[in-house]
This record gives sequence, structure tokens and C-alpha cells, in this order.
Amino acid sequence: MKKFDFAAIEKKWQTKWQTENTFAASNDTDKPAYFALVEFPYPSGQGLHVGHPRSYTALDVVARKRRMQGYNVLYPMGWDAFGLPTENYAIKNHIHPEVVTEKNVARFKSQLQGLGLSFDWTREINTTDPSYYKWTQWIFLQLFKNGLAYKKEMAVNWCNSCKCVLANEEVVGGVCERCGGEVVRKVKSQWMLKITAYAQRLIDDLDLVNYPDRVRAQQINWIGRSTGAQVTFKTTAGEPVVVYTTRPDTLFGATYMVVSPEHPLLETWIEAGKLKNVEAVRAYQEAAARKSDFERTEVAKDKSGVCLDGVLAINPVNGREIPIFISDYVLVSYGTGAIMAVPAHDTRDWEFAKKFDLPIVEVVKGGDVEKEAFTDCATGIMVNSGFLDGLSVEEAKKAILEYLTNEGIGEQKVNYKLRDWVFSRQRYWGEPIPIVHCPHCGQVAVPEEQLPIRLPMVDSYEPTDNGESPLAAIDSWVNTTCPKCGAPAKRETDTMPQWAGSSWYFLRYCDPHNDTALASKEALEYWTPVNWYNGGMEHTTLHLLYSRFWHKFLYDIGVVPSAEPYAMRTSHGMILGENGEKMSKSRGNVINPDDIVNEFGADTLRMYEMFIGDFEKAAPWSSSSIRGVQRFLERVWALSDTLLPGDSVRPQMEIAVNRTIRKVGEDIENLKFNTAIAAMMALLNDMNDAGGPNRAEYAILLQLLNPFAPHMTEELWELLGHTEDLAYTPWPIYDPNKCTADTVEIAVQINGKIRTRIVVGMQDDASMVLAQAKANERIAPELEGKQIVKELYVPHKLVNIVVK
RNA sequence: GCGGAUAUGGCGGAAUAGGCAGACGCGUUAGAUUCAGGUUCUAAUCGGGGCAACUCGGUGGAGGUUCAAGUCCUCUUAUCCGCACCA
Repeated sequence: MKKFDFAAIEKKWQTKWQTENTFAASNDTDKPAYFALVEFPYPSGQGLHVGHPRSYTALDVVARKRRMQGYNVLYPMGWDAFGLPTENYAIKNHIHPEVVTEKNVARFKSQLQGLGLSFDWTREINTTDPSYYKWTQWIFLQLFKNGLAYKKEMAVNWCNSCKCVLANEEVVGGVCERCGGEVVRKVKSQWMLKITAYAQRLIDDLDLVNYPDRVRAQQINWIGRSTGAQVTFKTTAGEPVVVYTTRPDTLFGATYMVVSPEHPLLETWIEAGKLKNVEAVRAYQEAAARKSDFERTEVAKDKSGVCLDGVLAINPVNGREIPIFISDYVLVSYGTGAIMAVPAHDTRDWEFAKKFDLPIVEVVKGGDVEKEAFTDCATGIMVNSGFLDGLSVEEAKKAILEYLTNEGIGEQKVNYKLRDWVFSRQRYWGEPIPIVHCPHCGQVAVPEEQLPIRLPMVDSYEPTDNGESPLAAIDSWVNTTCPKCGAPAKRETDTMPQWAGSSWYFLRYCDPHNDTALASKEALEYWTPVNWYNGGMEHTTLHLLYSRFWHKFLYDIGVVPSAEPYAMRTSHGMILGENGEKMSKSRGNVINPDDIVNEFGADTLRMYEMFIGDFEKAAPWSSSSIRGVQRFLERVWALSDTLLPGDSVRPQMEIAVNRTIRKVGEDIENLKFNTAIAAMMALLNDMNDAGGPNRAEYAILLQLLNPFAPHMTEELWELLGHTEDLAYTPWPIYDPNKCTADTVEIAVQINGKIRTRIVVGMQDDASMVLAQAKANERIAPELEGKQIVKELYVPHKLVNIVVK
């Protein structure tokens, strides 16, 4: 028997696939297109993680199956290579980030190629390549020209160690998501992208795509649409305050107001000398400013605040004067930065009112508002509410909105939690923002023919302590002329966040070498939208939402032909360490994929990662379980020596073979890779029970197995005497009529308890089966003297006889 | 606190749409092969009782619906993920 030398076999086929570009997709073919996509990795210094192959192998299986089904498949790979770890490494080791990136990419690429993934390497892209980021910059210019990119002075999250502004979304647990450093608040002028302009469509268009429910729900919750009202409260100081509320029906119960410590009216009032306790207000403002958004909300268990002394608000419906507080539980970034507080029907307001001894006025009947806030009151009846008394909450909402609108002191308002995307980074290793600041013309777009604006070579990549990008220190790069008026002007020195390049990368795969467009219209028409996109749950609210936003914008300006970038999205679970915890260096439970490939081979690693458990759930690594799939592959290999002759499936194997074809095919489509493999293992057991497979049966097994274990199956295919690639043979077709036997064993229950099993014909009707069951030697005695209340036959499953 | 999920043998996990719980593998035990270890092969493997045919119990916990519940409903506990006082 020929030895199963997986190392040699895998090398042989990988070399062939690379030199012959076996899996290159064609842009010029009559075949139907299929675009399978996995999230391209950030090429970190650590090399490939065993988590990567889980996603990549899964869609490799899909891509390979589609090829066998006759599709022209695009399954590309590239590098999301801008980012802080590379830059931090470069700073520390005084190596240019470009060099670091090149090295990391080379390692990743060889690791991926060692897994036999059927990527089209002729379309490899890299976000740090000027010919790529030329188009990232081009998209930014279109956003700018369409009013979706703007600069804004704002309090931003400032990471002290990265010297870098972070998007709110990038602050995790109060610290910098990337470096773990302390995050404080700082005011800076930032480039922003108006993702909020697309909030509604980002919700609505989820109906156009096939996403898992949990992903849909997360995106919808993140966008956070709410319908409420803006209401204007007059104040004793003169200037009115506008509040946002989702419960305008409870307006009569508003017994105080809270504004954010950053609310602009505070400055007005202080300057006008309206406030008597300026010192206390200032102290509170400073304390709030020192806290990050996270801390402000984290420590809010114990409510804090300062009552403004000298200014009162006037409840517009009952004319009562109510106190105004500042408190950090009201955020300036949401709504209007001011709320009306209804302690009777809001938990946070209730706690605050109890602490500061403020009146609690019940306006919806049904709870005990002295004991706790009555919030679950949608079915309640209004009380203490003047003209709203006696109405239901729903009716009251309508009535009060009508009243506010007629009086000109309020209106219905839809709000979103989603905030605009902070797009500036004061870093070196990112795409330069293609804007010139002219003293006469202001912000001027760099002419498109000047793109790309390349990153200049610098000596130091360290961010400056004052928060400027390292680019600001390079006079020769910064100083330029205004494209509009020709006057001396300065380049924008901020760079884009890592999310920029990954927001459109899938488009570039369609036409990666195009120099006149981000991709040709024809290529985009043919390939997009992506048919199947798999990635991690952690990208649901950042990358996935950002790229949907960019794609919708590109659709609006006629660049792409589809409203949504991804027709289908799936999400894999994490691979955990053997101890069930997340793999990490500090826990010492990291599994290196290189070690696994060396010891077991790539086919075994691929199979094991697909067999490890439910694809969508986290699963712990097991060094012993991996032997199971290796044994299976070795058994398949060993069979090639003892094949029975025969060029068609033997009658006794027909049902097992047809069922397995159906099962494997369906399971792949449904992300049930683990049960697809189990079915192939079961087929192998059936074959062995039948004295081993014949050549025809074995060939089918190899075809089904090929997407999972491509190297070994190609080798065996060749050993069988074939000269064509197994990867392009047609996917086996099953005969539905040969998936079931003529008879089936069913369970017979009495009162729901199984008493015996009988064999019945597939075609037998209920009366025949019931008669057979009742006559059964195990059943008949039990029915004697009993009254049959009910009898059921669930076809091909069971009989249940209910007796008294 | 809010939102989303999950809970099944010693382990990973199976179980269309409410219909035979534990597929497939790991591990373990016994036997065969082997000088031996490893490999490979065969058999057993949810728990209690029984020589056995069989029988009783069993899917985090407590109730409920149903002829029938891992699956549906109510309550509850634990764990994980996301978000963080969002008005």
C-alpha cells in the first residue's frame, strides 16, 4: 500500500494549484457567478490564529462545492494591513511599518497557502498599497463632495498612550480597544462621516438581505431608533430649553429637568450672571469632563448632580416652575442633551428624585409610585394630567403631540442612538485624508487626478504629544498649494481609521488591477453583491455597519449596482483554548496552526475545525479529538488498495450513498459542517459493513470529501487513474427515490410509553399500521380489557395508542 | 440595568415543523494483533434494578399545555456575548 504521506501530498497539490492558478476566477465567462467572501485578516505579528481557518475553511468548502456545481467562483483573500499594532511595533523597533507589514503578510500568506484554501491569489489586495488606498481616498472625496464628511469640534475619546482619538465604538471597557490604555475626554477638531444620514435605510434594508436574526437584532439595537417628541420648556432666565422625550404623554408628571454638564446654555447663563452657584456648577462640570463616557455611565448607580440656583424651567402644560439640574447621566451626544424628568414613570429619574427629595407625581394609574417607578404602564389610564385625564397612554401620546404642535412648542421627533463616525486619526499608518486647507478657500478636495496622496517617508512614526499626526512634522509634505486658487496651503495631516480600507475591499476583488475606477461597472455588475459573507460576531456593529453605509452611499452616486453589499451573512463561533477560555498568550492556551499542520496535516486540521462543533457557536480545542478525523482520513486512504470492481453503486449501497449525497449537500448550505462530516463517517462505516466500497461508490465519497480534505482526495483521485482535477468534477447528484427504503421501523407506544418496535411499509396507510400494531404480540395483551381512547399514527415515526 | 444567546452522557456534540434522546467522534473498558509501547481491528459504554427478555428514571431547576415536550408557554437559576444611566 502506498503510504499516506500527507506532508508530501499537500506540498505537491499546493504547488500545482499555485503555479497553475487552479482557482483563479474569470471575469469573462458564461458561467453564473458566485462570490464567497471571508473577512480579510489583519496581518498581525503573531501569525495565523487557529480561529482564522474555521471561517476560511467553511467558505472554502462552500466555494469548492460551488465550483463542482458549475459556478464561476470568486473566493479572494487580502490584507487589512493599516493599523496600530503594526505602527506600535514600528515605533518600538524603529522599523518602517511598511517593512513590518510586508513581513507579516508573507508569513500569513504562506500559512494560508499551507491550508490548501482555494483563494484566487491573482486578486490579492492590500489596503496599504497606494494603488488600493487611492480608491479609499477617492471614496472619501465623494463623501466630502456630497456633504457626508465634515469637520467638527467635539469632545472625543483620547487615548493617552496611543496619542490618538478613538471612536466611541472603539472604547471597550473604558480603555482603548487596541492598547488597553486609559481613555479620557478631550476637545479636538475631527473629520466625521455622517452615517446617521443612513440610519433609517440601514434598518429598513435589512429586509433585503439574509442575515442571522442575532446579527439583525444587534444592528437594529445599535442604530437604536426611537420615536418621541421634542418639547420646548421656557425658563425664568429667558432662553428656552429643548428636551427630547419618548414619553410626551407623561409631560404633566415632569417635576424637574436635567441637562448635560456640557449643555451650551450653561455658559450663556453663567456669562449673564444668572447662576448663583457657579462654583458648584464649574466643579461638577470639571469632574464630569475628567470622566470618560464609560465612567460617567458606569458609576451612575449612585446618582449625582447639581441643582442650578437662579434659573427654573416652566412646564409648558401646567405652567409650574420646576428646578433644573445638571447631571452626568444625561449625555450631550444623545437627543438634545436635556431631558424632562418624570420620576413616577422612569427608573433613573425616580432614583434621582428620591436622592434629591423631588416631588413624584403619578400621571398613569396602576403602580405605586412611592415605592418604585411605574414604567410598565402602556395599558394604563392618565391621571393628574389636565386635558389628558382618562385617556389611555396611546391616546394621550397622540393628544399631547397634537397640542404641542398646535401651540408651536413641540413636535414629533425620531431619534437614533447611532452617532456619526469619528473618522480622523492622528497617526502615521493610515490613509492620508485628501484635503487641503487653504487660508482663502477653506477645506478643498484634492483633485482626483492627484490621487493617491501617498504617505511620506518619515524618520519617526511617533504621534506628537500635542495630538497632531506625525505627518504634521514634515514641512515638505504639509506645505502645498491650494488646488482652487493656487495660494500656499497646508495638507490635512490626519489619517483614516483602519475601518476605511475594509469598508469597500470586497469591491476591489472584482477588478483588483483597475487604474481608472475602483472596479469596472461590468465586473461589479457580474460579481456583486457578495453571495455569502462569513465573519465574526464582533464585527457586527462596526465593520459590517460601516461597510453597509459606504456601499449605500456608493449606490446612491451610481458607483455600485446594488443597495446592499452582502446578500447573505453568516457568523462563526470562536475557537477557545482546551480549558474553555479564550485563547491568549497570557493564559498560555494558544494553539499554533503551524504545529497542527506539521503533526496532522492541513486536511486533518481543516476537517477537525469543521467537525469541532456547531459552526455558529464557540467550541474548545481538543488535542485528542483531532485524532478522530485523522483516523477517518487514514481509513479512506487505506481503502484505495482494496476497492471492489464496479462502475455503478451496488443496490445494497444505494440508499446509504444517495442519502449521504443529500445530507452532505444540504448540511453545507446550512452551516452544518459537523453533521456533514458525521454523515461521511457513517457512509464509510456502511461501506465497510458491505465488504468495502467499489470504485463507483468510492469515487462519490471522494467527491463529497474533496471540499473538506482537498489534498488527499485529489491524490486518491489521481491514483484511481483520473487526469482531470477532482475539484472541477460535477458535484454528485442524488436520486430522491433512492433515499428511502420500502419499509421503516417505527415505535409503538401505549399512553406515550414505548412498548415495542415494528416494521411497516412506507406506503402503508394509518389503518393498516394501527391494525398491525394492535395485533402485535407485545401490544395485544396490554389492550385486553382496556378502552381505547385514541390512536395515532405519525407516518414513518410511531404509533401511539391511548387506553383507559 | 438593557438587549441577545446558551444549558443534553466522563468530553465535543446529534436530534426538519412537538413524534423512538444521546447520531458521529473523543475518552474509557475488555478482547485480538504486537517481544513491548504505539498503531490497527472487534465489542461494550446515560444512570438505577435484573442472569436475562425486560423495567424504572433521565436533556440546569419548578410548574403548565399536549396522546406525546430537549423542542411550546409561565416562573426561576447559572454561564457567555454585546451595549452601557439613550430620556
